[in-house]
This record gives sequence, structure tokens and C-alpha cells, in this order.
Amino acid sequence: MTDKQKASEAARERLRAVGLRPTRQRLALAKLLFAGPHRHVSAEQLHGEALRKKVRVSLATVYNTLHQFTEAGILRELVIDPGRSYFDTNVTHHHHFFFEGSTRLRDIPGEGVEVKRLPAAPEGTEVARVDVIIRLKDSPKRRKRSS
Amino acid sequence: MTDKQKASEAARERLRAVGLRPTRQRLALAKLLFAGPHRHVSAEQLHGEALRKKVRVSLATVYNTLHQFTEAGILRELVIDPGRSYFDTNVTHHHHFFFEGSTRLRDIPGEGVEVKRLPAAPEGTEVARVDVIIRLKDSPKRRKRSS
DNA sequence: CAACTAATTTAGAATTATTCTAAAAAATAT
DNA sequence: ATATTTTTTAGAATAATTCTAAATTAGTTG
Repeated sequence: MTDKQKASEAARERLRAVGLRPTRQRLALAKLLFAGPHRHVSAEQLHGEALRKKVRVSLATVYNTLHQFTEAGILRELVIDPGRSYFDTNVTHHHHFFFEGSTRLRDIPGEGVEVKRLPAAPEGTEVARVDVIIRLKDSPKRRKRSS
Repeated sequence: MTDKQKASEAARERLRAVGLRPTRQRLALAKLLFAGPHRHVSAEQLHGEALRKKVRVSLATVYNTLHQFTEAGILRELVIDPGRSYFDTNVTHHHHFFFEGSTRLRDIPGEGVEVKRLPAAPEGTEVARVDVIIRLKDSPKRRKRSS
């Protein structure tokens, strides 16, 4: 079996596993998202990528699909940057570096940060998730003392 | 001196301290934000509140002012909810509870969470800030076993 | 397979939050 | 006061996202 076929099979199986019909669009998007290393994408990005690969899919469907995948637990939505959401194909426990002023995002493995002394969730609620975002800025290159 | 006068004085002094001209709009918004306990507001919320108190100010000015206050370090911008930003009058070290599906946000005192084993910032960058968001969901009232 | 039903996709309009623009108003300096 | 600079503003513009209703497609069922 070719790699392409394997990726198709995997995508189809992934959809089946979460109970989503394997439509042409969902299969194509699943392949873009899950064949290869983990990634962070915005809806616009994924849509552009699909079009470039000649996958005909509307932006509305990309949004629908990203949300369905998120509900199904095979994507995780990240709210980090005002004005846009990112979706992370890595749904295991981990946190993020975010490069302020850019669009870049990098995973920190789950073991790489430890959150201690979590306060109890308020009455009537429970913890759905804990997000840690380490916001980075460029470090000043200090060649000479500033005036 | 009346409380009102004291609040005006405090607002004026706050602006002076960060080098922003004490215009009518900025003074009014500073009073709304800083007279009283700490709070989390969106631009729309603050604008609505100002109008209700008969402070004539445009939404554009509210946005400008929130950003100026943030740059000046007297507000902190929170990106938590896709599609809108909140501004926090508490700029000391602390983290947040967020009630998913709502718009509610609550401070966790800085000492209430401890982040350990922070990985080093990637080459050429430094940590600007660490945000911890504890996302909450309603806990199911389990009166009877679910089917 | 043919006909049917339900789910999905889509184009485009609509909505929402936010930013931009250029002109008028207000604050400070001279 | 007058001049200069900053700020405010209405309204247009932009950007991300959601909605809508119609057309298409997937999964049955006879």
C-alpha cells in the first residue's frame, strides 16, 4: 500500500472512530491535519492549504469541520491571540510557548511544566482544562549599553 | 473632600503617573475602571457602562484608551474567549478561572498556583509573561445514576 | 440499483469585534 | 490669545466567524 493510501485509510478510520461521516471534505482536511507531525492551524490557513492542494472545500466547511473535530476530541482549540483561534492536533496534555507579535506557537511537552497548588474549582464547577501559555518576546541583543 | 472628588483625584494622578493627558474621556474611564475593586471588562462593556453614566465617549476612544492603559502597565489584556478581549485592572501576578460557555472570569491570587519546571525560553527570546487559565465547566449534578 | 431520508456542503449574506481615517475638538505651549 | 500637538470621533473598513437556505451527497431500504 502506498503512503497516500495509508494516510487515506488512517483518516477514514479516524473519522469512523469518532462517528463522523467520511465525506470528501472531512477526509481531505483530516489528511492535511493528521498525516505528519503535530501542528497548529487557523481556519484560514487550513483553507488556503486545502485550496493549494486542489481540494475544493469552502471556508464554512473548514470552520464546521474544525469545530466538529474539536468536539470529537481529536483537535484542541487554542485561544491565545486576540482575534483568531488556532487548532492543535496534539490533544495530549501539554502547554504552549507563544511568540508575541507573531503568529508562532510551539508545544511544550506536558512534563515540561508542572502546575502546583491548583485551587479547588468553585462550587458547582469542575476543571475542564488547565492552559498554561508562556508568552515570549524577543530578548534584546545587548551589544552595547543603552544610553 | 467627597469620595467623588477623591476618585477624580486618584484617576488624574494615575494618568499623570503614566504620562497620559488627563482628558475628560480618559479620566472618566479611569474612574470607572479603578474606583472600586478589581474588575475584568471588555471594550463593549465599558463603553455601555460609560454611556449609562452619561459619559459621552465613543467606542473607538474606549478601545484606544484600553490599549494605552495596557501599554502603560495599568491594565492587562486577557485573551481567553475566542472573539473578544478582556482587560483586567489587577496587574499584579495572578491567574484566572474561566467559566466556559459564559463570559465570567475570576482571579486566582498569584500565590494560589505555582508553575514549576518552566522550560527555558527558546534562543533569542525571553519570557514576557506566564498565563495560567483554569477552564471550568458546570459539574454534573449526579442525583441518580445516568442510564 | 432506484428512491428516499438525513446529513453535509456551500455561496453569500450577516454578525461581531476591532481598527482605520480624516476631520473636528480639546489640551498644552508660546 | 494663538499656534502646535494630541485626542476624540463618526463612520467606513477590515477580519474572523457564524448563519441561512438551497443544492449536493452519503447512507439506507425496498
